Amino acid sequence: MQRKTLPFAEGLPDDAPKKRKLSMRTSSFPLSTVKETPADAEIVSHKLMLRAGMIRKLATGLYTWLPLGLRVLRKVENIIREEMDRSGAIEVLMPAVQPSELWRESGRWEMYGPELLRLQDRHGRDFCYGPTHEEVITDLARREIRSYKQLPINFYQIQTKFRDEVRPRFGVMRAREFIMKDAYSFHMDQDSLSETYDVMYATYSRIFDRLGLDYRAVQADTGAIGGNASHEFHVLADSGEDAIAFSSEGNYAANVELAAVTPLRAAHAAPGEELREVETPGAHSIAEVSEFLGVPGSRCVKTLVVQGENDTLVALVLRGDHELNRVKAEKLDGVAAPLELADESSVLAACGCRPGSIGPLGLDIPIFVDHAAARLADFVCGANRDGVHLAGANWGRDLAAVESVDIRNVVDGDPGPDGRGVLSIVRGIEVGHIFQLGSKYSHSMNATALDESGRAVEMIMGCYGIGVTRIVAAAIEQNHDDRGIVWPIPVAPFQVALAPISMGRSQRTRVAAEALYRELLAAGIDTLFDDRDIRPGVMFADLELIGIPHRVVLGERGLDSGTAEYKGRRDEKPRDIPLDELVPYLRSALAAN
RNA sequence: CGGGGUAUAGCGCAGUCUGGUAGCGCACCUGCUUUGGGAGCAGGGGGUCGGGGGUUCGAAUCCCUCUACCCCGACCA
Repeated sequence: MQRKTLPFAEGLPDDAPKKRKLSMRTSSFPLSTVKETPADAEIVSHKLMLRAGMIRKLATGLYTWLPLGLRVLRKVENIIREEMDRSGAIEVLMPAVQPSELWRESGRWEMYGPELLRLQDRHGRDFCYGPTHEEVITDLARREIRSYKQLPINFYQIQTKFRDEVRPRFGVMRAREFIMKDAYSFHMDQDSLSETYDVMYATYSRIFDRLGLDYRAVQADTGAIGGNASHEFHVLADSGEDAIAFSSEGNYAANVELAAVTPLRAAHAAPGEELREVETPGAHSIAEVSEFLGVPGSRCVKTLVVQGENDTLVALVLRGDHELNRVKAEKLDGVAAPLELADESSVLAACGCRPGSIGPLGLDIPIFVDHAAARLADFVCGANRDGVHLAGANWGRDLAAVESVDIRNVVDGDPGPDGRGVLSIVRGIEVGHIFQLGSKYSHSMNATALDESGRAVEMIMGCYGIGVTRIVAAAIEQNHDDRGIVWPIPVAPFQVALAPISMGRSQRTRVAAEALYRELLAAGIDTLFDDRDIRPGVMFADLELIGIPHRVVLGERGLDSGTAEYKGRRDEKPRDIPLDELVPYLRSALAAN
């Protein structure tokens, strides 16, 4: 058996021990690729990350990053770190494990729920594994910052978080343990916060530009963390879990959770039909009712009964083809948050029928009607008797006319804000989120600084997150083909793959490949030298699967004419490049990005 | 937490209905041949069939129980 040794310090000049060694030989760098797709992977990025040997699952929502995956992760981190530093933010590193006292102070020990992983130490004291770090950073700030002269300041860290997700899935896309870049800024006043918020908006845009991703910034709900202004950054991909609404006019873009429906001004049409009862045995959903009666869903009305405050019930009325928007519904007076559908028995008690036949006519509970449902004439709705619906129903004539509200999700073709343009809906992966927190945490945790008159004032905060590990998956969702990953150059694990043909047989090829590898090392080009003695087909398939952007093939064939063969990962065909022009050629290809 | 499903070699699977002492492909190891798009032949290693209990002369297979994982549904970077 051939004895192997570790390639100690190969490619590193002795006088530059601090420079990170980047290039590698496959004989010492485990590729761990697999041909068959693991059975439990659903989306492309998860499948490819497993097949390419970037990650391995340890348990639900927990992944080991293999050497290849880690290289990508580090490149993403470095770009984020460079741009955060450039923005004036200051890096810190806070503990992953946090004492419960701080969370009790902010009130979130009770509020956060089961997503917070709680631990006890040997003395029985409560801790959690941090899902986020507002409490810790606010505690740090109230200890370290005393004067307005120290403000504004923006602290950030790149660190492992844990959220005990209800349903982790899609590999690293929604894992329980993940790496996040989180930043928290502190200010004396709102103007200063707004200024930093704008800087972070610009910084995030630079980061996602540099990562080579197709993304959009969208207006977002402020959610559980609370606060004022908020934008999410989404990588556009059909597999995304979020829906984003865009206007064809202007720059409007918002998460569908938040996107407001612009009500039409026109009044509803005059009644044309008589109100009548129709038997609808077995038809419960709008799809079933509309099919059974031959009436489109857009001429039906659905009535959802949800929990109100203090054990009451509230009815929400929507057009049949529309979806309820949770965020909007929870903001209605009398509706309980979090939104919860009423169970069957309480519906039966309140409406006299089971879900599936509820209608607004004659209901004895508070009713909210969506704008679109309120505009219908001669519509179909439940009759509040099992198996019976009403047709030809009209507001004003059959039911009291109501003030309508916005409680539905916007859909493709809805008017844009201010009635200008038309909305379209695309899918996105949320990779970044910026918030203006205001004084939520500085108030509950009493974080103050002295102003110019020596008075203690609560600091105002902003917070800014990026899902670092998620970006790796999102980049793959957006950049792949049927052969594997197609990395954007800035995050590719290696820039260039050097693939000699049958080096084990051809001494000439071996000598040329070793020489070229040294040349690439010297040129500082991040190269994977595939020195395994394997068949070319296997080698090419591996290199394409792991997505190296540039490939250089050396073989007897080309050496006869003094050329190497170059092929970009997206190119149809290879081209021959004279050996002595290769490094400059690669340099310009890398610069062109 | 509710509903559905799976657990057999490192990976992907068959075998379970109808009990008879475990197999296929890939990967791995050895040898020979091959060598510009996932090679061929020959040989080889590797599994307490998720755990526990039961039925039986005999259990991967039947019964009970536990556990883990996957998929579908309820404000997440």
